[in-house]
Amino acid sequence: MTKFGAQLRASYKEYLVYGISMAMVLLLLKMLMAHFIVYNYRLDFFIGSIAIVFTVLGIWLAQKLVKPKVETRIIEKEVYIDSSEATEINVKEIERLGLSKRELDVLGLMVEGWSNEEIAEKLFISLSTVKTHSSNIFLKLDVKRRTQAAEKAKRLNIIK
Amino acid sequence: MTKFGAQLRASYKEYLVYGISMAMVLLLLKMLMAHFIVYNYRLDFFIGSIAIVFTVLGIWLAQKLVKPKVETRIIEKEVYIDSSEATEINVKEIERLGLSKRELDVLGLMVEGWSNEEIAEKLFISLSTVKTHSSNIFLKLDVKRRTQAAEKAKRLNIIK
DNA sequence: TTTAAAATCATCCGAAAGTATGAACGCCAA
DNA sequence: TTGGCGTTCATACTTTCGGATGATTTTAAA
Repeated sequence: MTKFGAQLRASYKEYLVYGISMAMVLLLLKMLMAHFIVYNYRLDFFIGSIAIVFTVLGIWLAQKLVKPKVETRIIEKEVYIDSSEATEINVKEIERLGLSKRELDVLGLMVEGWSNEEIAEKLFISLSTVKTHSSNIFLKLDVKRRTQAAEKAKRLNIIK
Repeated sequence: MTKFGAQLRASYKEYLVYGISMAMVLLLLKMLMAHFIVYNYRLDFFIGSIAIVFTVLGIWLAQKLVKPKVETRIIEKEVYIDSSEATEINVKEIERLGLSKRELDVLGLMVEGWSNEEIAEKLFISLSTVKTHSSNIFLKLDVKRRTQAAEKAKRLNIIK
């Protein structure tokens, strides 16, 4: 396993939420301690509770910070035996059309038949973003519908 | 959203390590408390420390449980295909799926990216009929959307 | 450090797609 | 001649798509 190889993404929103959560939990504990007696025989329990709470918070934090799965786009070019120069066309086409990495992700899933919502889930982005991407894809591919985009994408070999 | 739910992987080792770590940290804290005085004015600091420690542990746990990330890159893979068998229509599949003539007509246009209305015009039938056909097609192909139908149709070579 | 492109997200609204149900008609084989 | 199948059509309803617009945040490059 690649241990801590997972990339972290800085986002102060998450840090802020974590900080606030931590502060609130500490406050809550403080209040609890004001009402209940915390002697030695209860400290174990308290520390245990705190440990669990912050473990959960840590897990949550990590989940938030870990960069969501990055798509691996493998472009399989169908090379027919008679034509050998069809090799470089794909990348050229992609560049010519100006399709970005993320747009290719969306396009790939689109071609596979996934709905916008499913694509959003798979790429860990919102439905809105998928729509934005797909709209841009349609513009760049000069098509009107996702089905046409799929057809053209396959025809131009710009996807798997 | 259930984003990260699917990414977790059960691993007893990690749980074990976590449990042992937790126990050891608790023990350490207990020992520290035995040597140093923990009065009210120090409790904040202690709880804070515990919080941090277990947050880190939580993060570590999460990192361990989350599936390793995938590299992002575009790979060009050449797939040599015999052009003669690539264009062969799979009649057996069509019969197995029970697709009728008219359904094949609709499916063909569907794969090409035409809308239901356009298909209706091309086949000189009403939009309703196209919808009926496409619904039946989805049932027979066991898919939910036209894009999936297109993908499956191409994969099974039951069109064009 | 500034800038530009890429990626993200939201909302509103109309269009297209898809579901469910019912029905009519012709063809053909049992 | 009847029942099944394919084809056609309709209405009503729900869901998904797609366009338009505006915005913030990241990332990469200059």
